Amino acid sequence: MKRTHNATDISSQNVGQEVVLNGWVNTRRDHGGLIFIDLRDRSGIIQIVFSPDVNEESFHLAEQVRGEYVVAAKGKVSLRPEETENPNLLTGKVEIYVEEMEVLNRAKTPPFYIEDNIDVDENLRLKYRYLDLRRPEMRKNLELRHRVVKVMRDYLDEKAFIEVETPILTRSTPEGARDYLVPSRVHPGEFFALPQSPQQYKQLLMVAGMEKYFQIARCFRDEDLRADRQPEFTQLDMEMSFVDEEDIFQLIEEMMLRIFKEGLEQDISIPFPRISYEDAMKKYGNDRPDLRFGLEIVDLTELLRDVEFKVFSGAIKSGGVVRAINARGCGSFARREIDKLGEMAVEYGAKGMAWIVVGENELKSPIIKFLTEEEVEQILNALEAKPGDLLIFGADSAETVARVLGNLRMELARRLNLLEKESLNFVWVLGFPLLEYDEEAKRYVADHHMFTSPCLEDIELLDTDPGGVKARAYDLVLNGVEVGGGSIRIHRRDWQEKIFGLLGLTVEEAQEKFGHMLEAFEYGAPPHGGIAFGIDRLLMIMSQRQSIRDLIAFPKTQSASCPMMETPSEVSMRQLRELSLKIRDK
RNA sequence: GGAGCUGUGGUGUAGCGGUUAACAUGCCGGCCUGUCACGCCGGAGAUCGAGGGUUCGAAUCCCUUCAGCUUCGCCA
Repeated sequence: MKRTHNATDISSQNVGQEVVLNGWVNTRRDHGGLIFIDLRDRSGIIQIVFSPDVNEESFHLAEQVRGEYVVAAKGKVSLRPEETENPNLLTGKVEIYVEEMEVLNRAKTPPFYIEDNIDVDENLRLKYRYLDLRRPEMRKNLELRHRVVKVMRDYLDEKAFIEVETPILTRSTPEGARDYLVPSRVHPGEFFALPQSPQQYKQLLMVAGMEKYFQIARCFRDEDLRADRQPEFTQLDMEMSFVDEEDIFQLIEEMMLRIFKEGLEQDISIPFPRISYEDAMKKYGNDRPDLRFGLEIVDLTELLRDVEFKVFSGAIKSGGVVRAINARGCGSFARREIDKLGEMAVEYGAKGMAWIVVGENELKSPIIKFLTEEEVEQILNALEAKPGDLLIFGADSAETVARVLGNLRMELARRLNLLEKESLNFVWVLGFPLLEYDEEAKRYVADHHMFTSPCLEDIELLDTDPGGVKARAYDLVLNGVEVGGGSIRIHRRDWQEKIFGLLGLTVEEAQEKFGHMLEAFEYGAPPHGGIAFGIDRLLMIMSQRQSIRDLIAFPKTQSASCPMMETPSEVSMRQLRELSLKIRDK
């Protein structure tokens, strides 16, 4: 019995028609003389009815059927009797009286309910992922993913982009994340690396004259996992020749508009606001600011430069800063809650956390006794403090204060319920530093990656103050999540060599590891730039999920394993021998 | 590598030094012709993640370990 309709294709339009449905038994309600089954297929649910008056044989078969049995059912579509319509079902006005049923396969009782909003150990869901994915919300996530990726392809196709696949077996490169390695059988002792991103290939495609490239690219990074980080994830990777930042912003904003319109039927407003890296760090303590709420960080360094209180003035004298957040309305926090915030501050690297509770007529604080009345007054003014507010201070290096207050700001937002899931707040972050000084390695490392072009006006600084050079890099941030990032690249050999030098690569090392890039730049490399989007993360926000695992059909657990396939796994001695590998004793 | 939370019938929880290990749901059997989380009656189902220790006695306290989740480091 082959299906003629999907469950939700059927409506009152089909009354009287004979149809065949294929699907799974969602639930069964046996009334003795009458049996109802909610039949589920990919489209949704419809009620089918078994009565001995209609067909004795299928009625008795329905008595045997259990949840998740796979069945085919043939019967006539009827309007439901009055008062028995179910407004919760798309097909709630109709039902099908089954004249013939076939059990296509039986099923064991599943280890968890096949329904939305279940509260089950995630390990179990992952072990039986094929059952987990039967749940409507998971199916919808994968459907959304399909739609969004299709919009991306359609949109970029319209814009004359060419989709090109690049190798999965590629070369290990220094810097960046830890590589996943694949041993070469043909070349004993040598390894491929799985790509962390198709960065070099896409630039070489620009040299090849593709002009506009994109790829739905799988990327691999062997680092510890998080709710929004998997060892393999998918990027929309793009690169264009003869463009500047504005071309890219415009292209992407229009694409996002389409993605949200066609993916969620939601209108977003473009262009997106922009913020400098510097402002983001100062006001939000973070290079991916969540602008869905205020609680901005206020700099008090100048104000407090000469105060007696050593925690403040001392931090400033040794080159640091003092900044504060006015947690509006948090003056009612119990001492314990404030102390908890202080503990968090310490976890994030602070030495402590000063605070002031602003009351109606008085201030409560362990620190005001170290400040003059006038200084306190100035602080309150700077923070626009009102009775009922809680003021939180950070005094340390600019970097530490930003990290501490940035994280406390997020924590306060969670406590005050300011993180509205439905609201969408895009922002471009611009003006990242090109290089960062790595204290441990005693050298500069690329903040974005080593092919990022410096801002032209900073070129001179490369020789005198490399740390002060800005990059032509940009991130797209959505609700505090970095969903995309890219840059205008270097396309000249001499500049690229200069950056390699600053990163501590010798001429020989640069030649050995990136000779192909340097050489390619000598054959008429066009100016180019691009961007890449974390598709999993974008979808996570679109579907209002807490983890990208819910948007990936078969994700890994936090320990980078798969309970269903039981990966990774050991391999045979023979395989190891072929690869010239030996497992070292632990 | 560090920190936190969790682990008890299939599932979700309760129990926190002496219980016949409780409840809900699911499962199995019976009854039921308008349910849609159907209802009613009955039943089965747990060596309390694993190992060790303390104790007359451990699901409960301690140590170790495993797994999951969150997070710091890490993630150009």
